[in-house]
Amino acid sequence: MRVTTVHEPSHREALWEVESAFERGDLISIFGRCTVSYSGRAASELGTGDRLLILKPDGAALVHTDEGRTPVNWQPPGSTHHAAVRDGRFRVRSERTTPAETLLVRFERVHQLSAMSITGGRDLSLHGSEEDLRTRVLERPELITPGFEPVETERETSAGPVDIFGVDEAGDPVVVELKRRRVGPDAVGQLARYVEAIRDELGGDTSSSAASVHGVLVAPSLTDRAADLLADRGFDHVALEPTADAEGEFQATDGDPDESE
Amino acid sequence: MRVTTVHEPSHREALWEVESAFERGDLISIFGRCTVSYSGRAASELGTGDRLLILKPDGAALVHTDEGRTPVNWQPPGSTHHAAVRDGRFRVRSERTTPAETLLVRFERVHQLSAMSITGGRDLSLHGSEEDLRTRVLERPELITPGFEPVETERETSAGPVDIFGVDEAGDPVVVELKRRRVGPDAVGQLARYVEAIRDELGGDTSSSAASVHGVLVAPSLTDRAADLLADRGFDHVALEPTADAEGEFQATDGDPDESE
DNA sequence: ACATAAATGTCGCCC
DNA sequence: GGGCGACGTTTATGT
Repeated sequence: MRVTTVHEPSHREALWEVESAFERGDLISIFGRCTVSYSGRAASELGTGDRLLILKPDGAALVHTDEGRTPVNWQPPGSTHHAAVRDGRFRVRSERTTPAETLLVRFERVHQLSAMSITGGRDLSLHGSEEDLRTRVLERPELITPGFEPVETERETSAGPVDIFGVDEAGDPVVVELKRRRVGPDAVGQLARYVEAIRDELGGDTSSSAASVHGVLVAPSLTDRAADLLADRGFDHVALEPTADAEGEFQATDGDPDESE
Repeated sequence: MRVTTVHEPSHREALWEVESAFERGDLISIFGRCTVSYSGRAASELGTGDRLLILKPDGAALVHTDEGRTPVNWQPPGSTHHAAVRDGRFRVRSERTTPAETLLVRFERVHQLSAMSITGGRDLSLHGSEEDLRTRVLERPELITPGFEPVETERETSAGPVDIFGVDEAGDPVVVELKRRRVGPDAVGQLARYVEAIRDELGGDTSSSAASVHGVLVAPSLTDRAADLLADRGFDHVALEPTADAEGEFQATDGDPDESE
């Protein structure tokens, strides 16, 4: 671990520090007065103001203002950063290809520049995702419908992969779409596409076998419109949270985020 | 503008600096060795490692590692930050409600802590969005179909709002869905939902009037599967970029991101 | 590289 | 505050 910081550096000093940091593979943080130009999938301009620019060794670049979770401008990992002094300004340019995109940050003044060596410690363990919901359903298939038997996960169709494909008590095909959170009309549309594809695949022109394909949307809850659309299509909703304890919400073990500060 | 920075502060010093910065409404940057716990819509744990924590005066919190555009953990704007020293560690807790979420960052060591006053300079001008595409279509409706006449934008249906609703040469209703970039099956599903809703609305049970409702997907390009689905539904594709110059790609004016560094 | 869908998505708009 | 869809979405995964 190492931190190098300079305050109000000249542009030349800033350039030297940044290039050294590039070579070391450091994460760089630059706070200063700048303009930002972006051109690529879209194009944008940002007038003069104080911002925080973060340059990561993996090629990511983030321009943050004092507001928002989302950077006002950015470049994804895999980009290449270059720094230069030109027209009396300290510049950082970040470029990538496929798609061709360029981010240009022009500092008229650098208030602070820091370079830090960070590596590793990226292994996040996350719970409550759609995968947890799938696991839950596969462990207790009867939650979907009595006698439900999963046959395949991520089953390919002409309209995309079905989360869980199986058969019910009567032997009818069942298409299950999983969502970790409350859903709107889009999720019903997604399920409809899959059911349609399976019907085409199995039924051909036999309408009876087409009708036998069931659609089930598994989600904690639905919006009104989603419920209407689901009913129109003749599909079912099964109310399930990704984790069993999602309603419990009581834990006070030491080391927990819920303990007092 | 003002920057306050401390290196390797004691936990007490860090606490004092952070609380002062909270009061001033500064943006705070903390680089140190920490663990991170998150609990809310999902839950996560992150073991010990060096990370960069950014606390914004609007309540946003970002935990960044050396990789990725996306923070490894975060809290959206509107959260409230608290700092404390406890169990020999400097802690920052960020909480919010609806949904109830907590982020807890526990530093065993703070390498550097900076507080900066940033305000304003957030007015980004962006070009090439879906709105530009809509403007383009409304200015030249014949791009959709000969004689196409827009009637309403954001027209409400039971399945959601239609981007552009209009009539063609023959007086048939036309549902137009706009996408600023290459699209997949989901966009076809979206268009299908809208067309279905309009057909229900206008046609009722008269199949002839239902069939007269046309669906048009406006996008630069389609994936194969999207094209298949579109053909199945009998909808049309109109190839359009959000901006007319999107294919030109030649500009070398000074001040442009495309100029040399 | 492209396609497909999840995400603690976030963000903005409108009800 | 919830519903709805866009986003320079990003990210992961499969082909």
